[in-house]
Amino acid sequence: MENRKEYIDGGTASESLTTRNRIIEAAGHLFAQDGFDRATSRQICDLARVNCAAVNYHFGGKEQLYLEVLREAHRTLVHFGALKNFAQESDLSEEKIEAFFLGYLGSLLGNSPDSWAARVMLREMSAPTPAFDEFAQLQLRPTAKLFRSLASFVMGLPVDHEAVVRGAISIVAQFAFVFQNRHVVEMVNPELDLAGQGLDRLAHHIWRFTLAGLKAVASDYKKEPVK
Amino acid sequence: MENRKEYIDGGTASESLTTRNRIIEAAGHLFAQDGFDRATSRQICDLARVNCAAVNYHFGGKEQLYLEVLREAHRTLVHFGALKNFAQESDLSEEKIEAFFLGYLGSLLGNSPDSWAARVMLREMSAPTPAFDEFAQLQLRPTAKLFRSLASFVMGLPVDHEAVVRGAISIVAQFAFVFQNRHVVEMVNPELDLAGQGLDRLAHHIWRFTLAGLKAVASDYKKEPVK
Amino acid sequence: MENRKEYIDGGTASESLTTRNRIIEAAGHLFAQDGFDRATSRQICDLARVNCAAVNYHFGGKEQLYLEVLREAHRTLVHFGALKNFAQESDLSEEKIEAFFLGYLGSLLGNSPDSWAARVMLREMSAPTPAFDEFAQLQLRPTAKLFRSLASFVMGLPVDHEAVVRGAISIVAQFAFVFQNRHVVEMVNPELDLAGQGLDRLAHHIWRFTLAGLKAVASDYKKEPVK
Amino acid sequence: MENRKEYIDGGTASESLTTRNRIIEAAGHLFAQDGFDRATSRQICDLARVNCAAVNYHFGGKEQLYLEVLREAHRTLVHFGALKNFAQESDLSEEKIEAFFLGYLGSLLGNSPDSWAARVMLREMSAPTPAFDEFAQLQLRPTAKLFRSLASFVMGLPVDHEAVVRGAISIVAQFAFVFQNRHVVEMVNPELDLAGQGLDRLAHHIWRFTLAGLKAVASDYKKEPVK
DNA sequence: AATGAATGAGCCTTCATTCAT
DNA sequence: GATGAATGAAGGCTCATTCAT
Repeated sequence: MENRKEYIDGGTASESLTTRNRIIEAAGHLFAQDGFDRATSRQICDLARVNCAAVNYHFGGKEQLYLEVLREAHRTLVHFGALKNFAQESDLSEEKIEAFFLGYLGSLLGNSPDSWAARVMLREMSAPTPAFDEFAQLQLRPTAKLFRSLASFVMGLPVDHEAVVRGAISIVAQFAFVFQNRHVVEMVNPELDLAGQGLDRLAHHIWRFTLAGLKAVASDYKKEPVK
Repeated sequence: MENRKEYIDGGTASESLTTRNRIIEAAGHLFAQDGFDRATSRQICDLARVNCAAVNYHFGGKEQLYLEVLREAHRTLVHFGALKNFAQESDLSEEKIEAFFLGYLGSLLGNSPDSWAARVMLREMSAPTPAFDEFAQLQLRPTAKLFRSLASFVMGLPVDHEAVVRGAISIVAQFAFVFQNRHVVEMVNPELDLAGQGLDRLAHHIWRFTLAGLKAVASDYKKEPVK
Repeated sequence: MENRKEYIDGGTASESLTTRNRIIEAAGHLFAQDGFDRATSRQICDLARVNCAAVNYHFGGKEQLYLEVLREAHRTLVHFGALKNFAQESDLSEEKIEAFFLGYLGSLLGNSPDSWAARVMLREMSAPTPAFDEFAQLQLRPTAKLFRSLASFVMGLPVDHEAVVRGAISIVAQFAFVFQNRHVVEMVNPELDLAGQGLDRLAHHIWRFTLAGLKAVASDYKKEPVK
Repeated sequence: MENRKEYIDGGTASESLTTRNRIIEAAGHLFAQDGFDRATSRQICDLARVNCAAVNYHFGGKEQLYLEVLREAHRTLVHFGALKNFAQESDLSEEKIEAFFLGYLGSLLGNSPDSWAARVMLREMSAPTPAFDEFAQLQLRPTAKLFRSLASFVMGLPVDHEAVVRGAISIVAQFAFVFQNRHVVEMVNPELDLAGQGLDRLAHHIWRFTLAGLKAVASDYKKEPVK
């Protein structure tokens, strides 16, 4: 319609990535905001300034588009999250863990203007659509592995130890909870100030709480390795 | 609308329920399974063996039925959960807390055949529908209050202390995480055996982890009461 | 519900005419206002403060209720209209005709607070429902007969003369038009002031216009009785 | 929405019409026959041999379709009625008026197979739907204006004279009455033969009646111009 | 005589998808 | 490669009516 050509990213060129990407961007925004069911194909296409048949032409259907959005969200979160930098660290320390907690919490709660990636993920995790299985392979296992190795380091136990598995859950839980239920958390605890300085304090709290907790649990297994 | 005759059917059960109640039961089941959008009025009425106009007759529409389901879920959770019994305890102890944790986790993950109450709640919390606000007043605040007083007891700090607020979040987070993401947790950590004996072990872990964590955090504030 | 017993009209007593009549009254009001299709049974019963099954109990259905309303409207219009008084006159004169025109127009356009009778009639005439045929026998023929005899008097021709038939139509037309299209007439000709003194002037106009018209037509048939 | 391609199908007719037009045609037919409420979307689409979603696609809903039907009816009536030709006449005469009356009555009562335009209009006039206001601006005022100028010519009084306003009403009334209540008129006066030669005779009658009536009224105002 | 509960038919609309271009 | 037109399936809801009391 208008003369709007965006930059052909990289050098792949020639295929009209533009339309395809515009659709993904619009879909991500709306899926994050309204969920898979409530976001309609037409809304998405209107927002993307594309004909409403395009979603079928390019993706083969609404469901496949959703899957593509999930993949894109995964890429965004992995490439730009604190997770990646930390995963490449070779030698851990309690200080580094504290820094990571701060960065991680920030990336989860940070107010990036259009970070639909995170919001789409959270919807998928607690209310799985049929696309869930593929997504799980992609996103969840790597994250779980990282937190297990973190717990393993603090506890001084092997990564596949049952106590480490539970420890990892206790860690993830604290981040996931505020991430998934941010709306509720802020409503019930307005003094927390997650949007401002409260974020740092909460990260520090989680760090202190977690380290002490992990060590206490670990000590039980070292005295008398029950299982 | 609220005060209808309603025979308490001693043990005959399952068929002699009021139409109204049969609808709520069916709706709870399907809303929990498929979400508000995917669960159709007709499915609900078919399952309840009721004419499809009944939902409008008794509730005035799908949305109001949903709200009633939410209220019913609240009642179920409050009346029969471990929460209530615990809230009435007057003198706490670490042993009682452990027992409570076990009971609470059990009530959240317990495999009661049709415990749609919990599943409906979780959907509402992470993907709020317009009915959210009323629900928040009803369900969330009392729960939050209980966990705060628990943290306050362990930490030896006043309930409105900022550290206690964060401590309560760390506790709730661990329960909420496995509750909200049970599907994911079991998929990534199959060795956990949440359906069997792993449940007790996880409750014990959370208890040990939490107590140590809370005390560690509290000690910082007692040495040098930063705030 | 409350203790509302209305006067048992006349002396028939004992049968609960009250309920039945309340329904007819409410139905008349709503049928006049919204038409047969848009006025719902429940609206009617709500307005009559009666259970919604009563309309079927007393009348056997919405359609039969409508017919009853039509009959009631007929009775009202015949008994209390200027029509009746005039029909009983034995000797006509131009002055009496003018008086009748004034009275008739007044009864059609008069702002009686709840004169749903007339409004129901007009709806039926220009948009007949299946109940039309019975209504026609009841209401239309007597009215037509009266206007024919009036035209016959002015024209000096027999009542079944073809010219008289057409003359009667020209008379009725002028009353029916402002009656049926009052809304439109007032919108297009606001200077007419039908609600106030304009009514008398219009009646006088119709009288003058009609008499001259009838006489002119009649003269043609007297000079050369074409048919 | 308005400027669509639209082959003027020379004489092929009836099948090669646009979907949009087929819908309007079918809707006009059914709205005329059954009214807005009784005519269902599905009936319309079945008659138009179109999918039942098309009415929403093309018009946005049943109500907007109705409005479009009203507009189309207006166009039909204005373009092809005797009204238009007459309105363009510059010099009037009694003979021309008689010819016009004949043509006008014919266009109102003429038995063109699918002249739903007129029937839709009459329904709207005596039982206005919410679409009435727009319709009034479009259709009514021009017609009223024409009849006023006609009355003005015969009476020899200015168009905005109060007597002329009433005179115009008397004229319109006679056409509108037989038009709006054709069913009733034919039932009560079967000898009229509106479908055959009676039509010409009625037109002649109206002409004779009207001219005499107008002149008589006018003479009153010329002798003593009361107002 | 009269009612509250429940029903079944049908209506308007929405939505993802497909087809011809 | 991309689109406007059109479709079919289904969804929520309304309404007159019936049934048991």
